[in-house]
Amino acid sequence: MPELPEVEVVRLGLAPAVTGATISGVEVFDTRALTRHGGDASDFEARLRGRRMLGAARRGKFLWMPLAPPAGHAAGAGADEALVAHLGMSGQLLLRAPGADDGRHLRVRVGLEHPEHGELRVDFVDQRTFGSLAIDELVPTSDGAAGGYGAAAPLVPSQVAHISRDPLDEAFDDAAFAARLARKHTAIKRVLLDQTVLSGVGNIYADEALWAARIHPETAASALSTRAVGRLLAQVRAVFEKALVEGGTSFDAQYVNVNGEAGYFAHSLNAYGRGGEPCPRCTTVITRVPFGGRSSHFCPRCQRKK
DNA sequence: GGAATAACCTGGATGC
DNA sequence: TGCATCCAGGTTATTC
Repeated sequence: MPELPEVEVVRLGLAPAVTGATISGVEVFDTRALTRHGGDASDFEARLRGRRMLGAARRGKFLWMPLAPPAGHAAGAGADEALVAHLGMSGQLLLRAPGADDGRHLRVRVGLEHPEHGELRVDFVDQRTFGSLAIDELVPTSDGAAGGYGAAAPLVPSQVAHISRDPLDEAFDDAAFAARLARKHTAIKRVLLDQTVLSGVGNIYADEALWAARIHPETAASALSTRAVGRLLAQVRAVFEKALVEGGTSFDAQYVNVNGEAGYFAHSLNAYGRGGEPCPRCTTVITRVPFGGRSSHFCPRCQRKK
């Protein structure tokens, strides 16, 4: 499932291929992939064709490619729009050669002409159709810092503006995060999944970070000490960084990088998906409990509820 | 305004 | 073998 590390792996793969590339063609095969786009498929195709991509940026699980203004606009003007992508649960952005097989679940195809790499294809493939692409205007960031990872300008797509920065972002404010936690009386896991508080964390990394920080997922956020909040943030960052090194977490081929390769972090999971197995730290059986229509995995001994 | 829940969606796994 | 049901989960709209 694409969470921050998986999206960052995709961004790192896309950046060299899309930066400086001109969009030569767009084909929408399934309009459900445009649920976040303000117009219809023909609008999407017409507004993209001929535009030049200026890079690849990310905040949390959102990815965007800033677009140079269309021909006819003032030369040298900066990007004011971006192609925004969210992978949802099963979305993939795949770099393919022009004649490559489409495979299954191809929703949108974007043809590129790159000055160095020549003709390329970016395919948006999505089995469960929770992911989407959209063209969105760029708006100034509220704190004046760069929009996100890989973004040079203090701009962010309007539909991403309400998302908090992620903990790997240099502009992430630890003190502000702790202050927000102190005002939240709901379960800490629910807060970790709230992208307006902290972005990039999904069910897998929430369970892993809480296990590493020895915090019970149902502990009220406001009940955490300053020390515990610091420990949790450190573990979120550590888990993200380790997953990045290992190429992300792949389950049943739902996540692959731009070249279609799976990540290896699933082998390093300590709690998520290990219900009924011994805790790697104390050998107590990992518990799996329903959590808001999903599952939480934790060690009842290492992560005691206070 | 904060918190909780339902809905969206597809395909693999499981049970009968 | 075939069918029905369950499960996975990110985001958003709705409800309380």
